[in-house]
Amino acid sequence: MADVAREAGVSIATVSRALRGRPGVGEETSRRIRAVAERLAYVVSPEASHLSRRETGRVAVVVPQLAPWFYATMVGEVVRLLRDAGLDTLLYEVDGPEERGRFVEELPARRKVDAVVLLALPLTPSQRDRLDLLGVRVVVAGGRLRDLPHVEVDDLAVAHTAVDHLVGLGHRDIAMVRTSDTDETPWEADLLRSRGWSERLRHHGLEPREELRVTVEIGPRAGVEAVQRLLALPQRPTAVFAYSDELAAGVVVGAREAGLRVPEDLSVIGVDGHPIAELLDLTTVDQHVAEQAARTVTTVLHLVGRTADGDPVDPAEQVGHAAEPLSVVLDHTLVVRSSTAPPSSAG
Amino acid sequence: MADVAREAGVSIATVSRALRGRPGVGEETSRRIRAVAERLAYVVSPEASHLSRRETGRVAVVVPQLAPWFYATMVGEVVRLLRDAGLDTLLYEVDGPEERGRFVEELPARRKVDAVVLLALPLTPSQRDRLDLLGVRVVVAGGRLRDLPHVEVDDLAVAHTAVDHLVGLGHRDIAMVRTSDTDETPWEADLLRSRGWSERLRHHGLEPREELRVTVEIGPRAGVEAVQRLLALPQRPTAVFAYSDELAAGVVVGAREAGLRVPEDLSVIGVDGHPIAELLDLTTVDQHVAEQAARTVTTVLHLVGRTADGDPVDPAEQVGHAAEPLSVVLDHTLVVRSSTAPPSSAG
DNA sequence: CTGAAAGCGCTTACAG
DNA sequence: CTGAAAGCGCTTACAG
Repeated sequence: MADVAREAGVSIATVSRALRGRPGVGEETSRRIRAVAERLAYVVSPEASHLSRRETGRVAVVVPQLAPWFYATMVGEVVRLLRDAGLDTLLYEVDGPEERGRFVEELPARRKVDAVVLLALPLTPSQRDRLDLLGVRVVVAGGRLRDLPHVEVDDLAVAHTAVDHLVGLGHRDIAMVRTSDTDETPWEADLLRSRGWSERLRHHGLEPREELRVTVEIGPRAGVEAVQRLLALPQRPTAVFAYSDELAAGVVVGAREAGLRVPEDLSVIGVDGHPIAELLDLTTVDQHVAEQAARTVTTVLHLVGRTADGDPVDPAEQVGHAAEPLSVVLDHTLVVRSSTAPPSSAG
Repeated sequence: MADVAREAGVSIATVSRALRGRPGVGEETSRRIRAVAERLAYVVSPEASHLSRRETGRVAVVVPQLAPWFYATMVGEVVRLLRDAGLDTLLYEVDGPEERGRFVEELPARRKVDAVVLLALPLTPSQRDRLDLLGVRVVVAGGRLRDLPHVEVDDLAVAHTAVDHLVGLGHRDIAMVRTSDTDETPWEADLLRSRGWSERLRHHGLEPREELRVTVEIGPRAGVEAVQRLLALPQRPTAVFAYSDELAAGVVVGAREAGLRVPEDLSVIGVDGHPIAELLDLTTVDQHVAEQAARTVTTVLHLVGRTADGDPVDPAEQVGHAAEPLSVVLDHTLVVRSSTAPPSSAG
């Protein structure tokens, strides 16, 4: 910056103002400064700028995993929208209970960001409390945590929608295939969808049979394994509600490997709106991931006082906004395709 | 830091040394300082530290998209390994030609990182040249760019492996299903696998028929569309080599929708080692993504002079290392499953 | 409209 | 082993 100032024949204070677009710099002076900066291919040092301004221009996004479709899609969207607002994204992947423990212990994001987004991150109660040490705004997406601002779908209602669809088709023996992390940390979405399954069956006067609720470890063949277990039961289900589309896909493949037809012999419904559901023509409950990402970013921008274009919000105005609810529960949509139909025995 | 210094009764210089573990601080003094820092829940400001040390402790990872399996898996691994080495990851998603143009124009990562990793990023020649303005080390993964250090598989050889497998089974009418970005930017992996297909067919004395090379736009049903086009041909192929496992999965689904059996009526082979290949029992060429990620991180650490544990490398030693080749071409592996078999007409 | 100066929170030769 | 001081590269009241 000193170089630019010298070349332009002004002080570094003026260069700083001109480059930041602050008022109080002559039209002509400003133009000259910009021209010099351009010619020298100069860009302001973010480190120094942040040190002075006491903000980082960064937000941390923390995910348990990145490869599963939900996370990859959410993160991709969030990163893009934050960038549009002029914010950089620091990504942390904390897989498994030990790494999560280490993360909240060390808090590597501390003092490095203006806000952090926790994406469907299972935390134990004691881990949740350490979050306060972050010293920055926290937004929870894909779940809720304490009283922190959150963006989510209502997983109980998601399960109700799926069960209603199957019951409406005439199914009475409806299984639930759920997944689980290996540890004991409560995985919110899974717990709620599972609870929604049993709740809603009872609501329809059906008793949820425990042997119809199978839990499998995540993996490419998880759904296949689940359906194998279900088909070994004396009283087989005629329909399956799977925690996710990936699991539902496995259930379909497993059913076909066992010689069953879908949907004639077994109806299958998943959750997500995953491309694999479109490929295999699976009925699903779409949870509108792109919109969840958009609302998450909106909340973040609100908390750090920026607009979607990256402009700072007028502090006076900001106070008014603060009254708005920061947490939001988004809608989901039933997408009926060819993997669900009335049970053949119901005709 | 001033607070800690006051509490511990020393200067901030000593606090800095103690906390960074630099030599020249008394055992006892150091212990006391650490205890105070702990009690005050103090952590060094990375901004200030970096400003002083002239390094950021960050690396940028740039991807065209995040949702596709290859990218999500690579990024997840890279982020984790960088974190183990004490480095943070700044993620940029630059989808489509305009965003890529904007990215190299604005270079948002400039002065924010110690190195940048370009992940299979298609760039035009003029865009490549602007990379020099980044002013930091660049590592290319999943492809190569100019003379920059790179980590990749040999996509020509990948195609050869796939074609050899099909020819070895007795196939002579072998189709290639490739994908494409919408713009004209050369997509290295696609071009090479496509070229490898025709090259290798000729090598086996077979003429690559252009109508057997179909290009589809990426999407969940891309493979389905491709196979529909192929089946409309007067002389149908007996085998398909698909650019990726996701595409191969679509081809299998499309073939079955058309009433064909896989592999009896159509053999299908993909590339990646994607979980969907395991789910559908597809033959594939595994490109060992986790290893590509590991080698990429190794290269980055080498360039920024760190060990995998995050320790700085002794500068003297580092010079010696610099002689090592920074670019590496990794092996791939043919994984034979049930989607490929001899053509039924070949019996 | 513009500049001199203090300050952001560290690190590291340089002296003791 | 420890401290005073300069410096990292900016930003922003405070004066003109």
